[in-house]
Amino acid sequence: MADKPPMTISRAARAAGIGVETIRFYERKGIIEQPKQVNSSGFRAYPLATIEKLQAVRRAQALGFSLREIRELLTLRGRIETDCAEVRALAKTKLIEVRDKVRQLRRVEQALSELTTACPGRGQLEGCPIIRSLISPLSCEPTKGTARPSRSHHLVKRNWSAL
Amino acid sequence: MADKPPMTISRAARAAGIGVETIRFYERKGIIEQPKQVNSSGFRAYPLATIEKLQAVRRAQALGFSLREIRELLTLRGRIETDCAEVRALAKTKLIEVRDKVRQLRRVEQALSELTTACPGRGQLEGCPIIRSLISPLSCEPTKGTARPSRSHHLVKRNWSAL
DNA sequence: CTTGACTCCATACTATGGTACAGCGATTAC
DNA sequence: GTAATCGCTGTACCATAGTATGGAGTCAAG
Repeated sequence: MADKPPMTISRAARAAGIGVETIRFYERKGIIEQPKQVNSSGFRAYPLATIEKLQAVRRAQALGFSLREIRELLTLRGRIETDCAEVRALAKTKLIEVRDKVRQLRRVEQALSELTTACPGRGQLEGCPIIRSLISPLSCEPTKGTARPSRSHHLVKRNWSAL
Repeated sequence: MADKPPMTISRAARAAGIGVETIRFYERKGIIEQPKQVNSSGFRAYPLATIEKLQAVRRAQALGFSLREIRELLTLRGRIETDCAEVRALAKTKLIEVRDKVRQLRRVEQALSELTTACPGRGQLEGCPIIRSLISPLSCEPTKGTARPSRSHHLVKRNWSAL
């Protein structure tokens, strides 16, 4: 029997269906741990557990989790004393986020749908309801008081209030 | 009558409800044009049309348009010979994108909903369906053939196939 | 024994949508 | 009159999720 070839980073990448650089990126981010050197000269061997983790990353991404959240999820999975409740709490928070996003997008969909329906689809821009909605959606009050320079910084991605 | 104060960049920002730095950012990106100097020493005066454009940017963002698309939209609006159809086409494309996103998110919502329902919410992780779904969603085939390093590069944001 | 493929490491670059700050000049408020 | 604020320019930085590249060393096949 031939001893199986070493699980190098490129083999691991292939197995997980991602790129080599992505694995290194995940290592830098602490999402997976970097295997200890094995191959005399610093070549690393990736254990099966790590490849399963990489696959878990992709599946968690498909569920809408960010890398930061996935790191937390994988950390929880690694502790013996973790209670199911902690994981469920993360999933539930994500579920609420996803539902919020769906609601926002449905409002956007509704607005776009109305605009494209109302637009005649030919002729000059003067009367185009789409362009008009950009200039003044309903009324154009000066947003009384001081301006809000929106110091949310990535907490709230976008101001949907204009809808 | 006091002559009205000059529409400086900070006044323009206040009027549009955004930050000064954001205006400069939009100028760099070519979304609004930088007004010519007026005030003897290089101070710019922002015409009303530019402030309306800034407000249009916010409303277009609320409709899901990216800055790149907004630039295109505003360019279209600026040409006399633009036909309504061009604008409508952009809006329709965006509508389709939004509907796709809603569909994807609804699948995610469904999956997360099932998982959080199935999860007992207490106890060890061994049987937690959420964790189990990350390890192996249904089956764990090796994705036959060569790996796809996914050279989509921001065309397709995420691999939802794992759902 | 050379060449090509692979590894490791660090750094830089992509895109998106801003935010912040340094340095300099001008302006304005007290 | 002097300080605080504002404007202008350029550059750097934030988060997110990677991708690319260069240099040095290694491994395996011909």
